Amino acid sequence: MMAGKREMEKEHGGGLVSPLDNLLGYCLRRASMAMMADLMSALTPLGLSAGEASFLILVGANPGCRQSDVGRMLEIKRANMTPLVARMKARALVTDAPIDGRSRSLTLTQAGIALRDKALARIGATEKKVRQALTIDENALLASLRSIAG
Amino acid sequence: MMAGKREMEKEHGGGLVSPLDNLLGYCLRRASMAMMADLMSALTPLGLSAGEASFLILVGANPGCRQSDVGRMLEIKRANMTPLVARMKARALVTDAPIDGRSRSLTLTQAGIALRDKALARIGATEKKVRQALTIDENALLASLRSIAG
DNA sequence: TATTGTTATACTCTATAACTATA
DNA sequence: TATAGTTATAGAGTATAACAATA
Repeated sequence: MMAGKREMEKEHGGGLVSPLDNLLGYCLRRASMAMMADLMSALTPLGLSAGEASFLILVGANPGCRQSDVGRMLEIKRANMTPLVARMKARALVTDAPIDGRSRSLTLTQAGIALRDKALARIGATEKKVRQALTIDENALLASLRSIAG
Repeated sequence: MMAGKREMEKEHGGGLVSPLDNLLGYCLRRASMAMMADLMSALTPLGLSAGEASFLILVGANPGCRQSDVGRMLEIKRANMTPLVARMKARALVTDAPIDGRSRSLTLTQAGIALRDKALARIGATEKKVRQALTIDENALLASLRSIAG
């Protein structure tokens, strides 16, 4: 009487008890993975991974930024930034220039800006669907997630 | 006047503008990664990865469950379940038995139950710290995350 | 002496395909 | 014909170490 029977529910295993559903870390990971899968579907037609899209968005908002700062912000190690930047340069989405003898600055090209805008539109559409299903305030959720991220 | 200056803030890059901080997918991923890193620190002393811990928790709550159901619930592919189960068996944390000619049932041993309990205690301690920093209701957050996970 | 960028390499997690056996 | 489990392998993402050049 008090709890509905939940007929026709999606089965993800033989009716197993799920203590994991009460664990914040587990639910965070599952939500993140589901969201990333949706984003990947949205971005694949543009030839972008989620990491590449975030790179374009960050560099696009900060023309002339340092490669090392981008890596720090995205938590991408220097050794992994090199091939990422190389891919973006090979597609003429970004240009780089020396700042001093060891640092390089990054700036989106016109093509990079155009592709970033397409990516942002697709990401926005993906997020819109999720937001509509939310039962709590989106900004409160974002604030909580940022506080967890530290 | 209205917004504090946020002096002494943590620098994660040369003062770059961060449009990513308003994207749900990005914040979800960052929060998930931070939480997983904390969990890993808590579980490594037990010789467990996050995936192994969730395996022990799920099997522990469902003695005699099918290996295939565990895989479906944890979204681990069959091909990847085999070595996981083998590791847990090699440590005598789980036993398996044939259900029929093709399915196998999984049950925690006493050692498996003991280790799961240690893992749950450490996970609980990790989550407690995060919950105390939350500005929204934890159950509301869990519900939102589950709805995003689908 | 610390930082930037690069190269090469290794490790983990996940994904795919092929195969056997069984329901 | 679909499912369960196994095996082998491939891929993406990330991590480490060593190096040269520069601040």
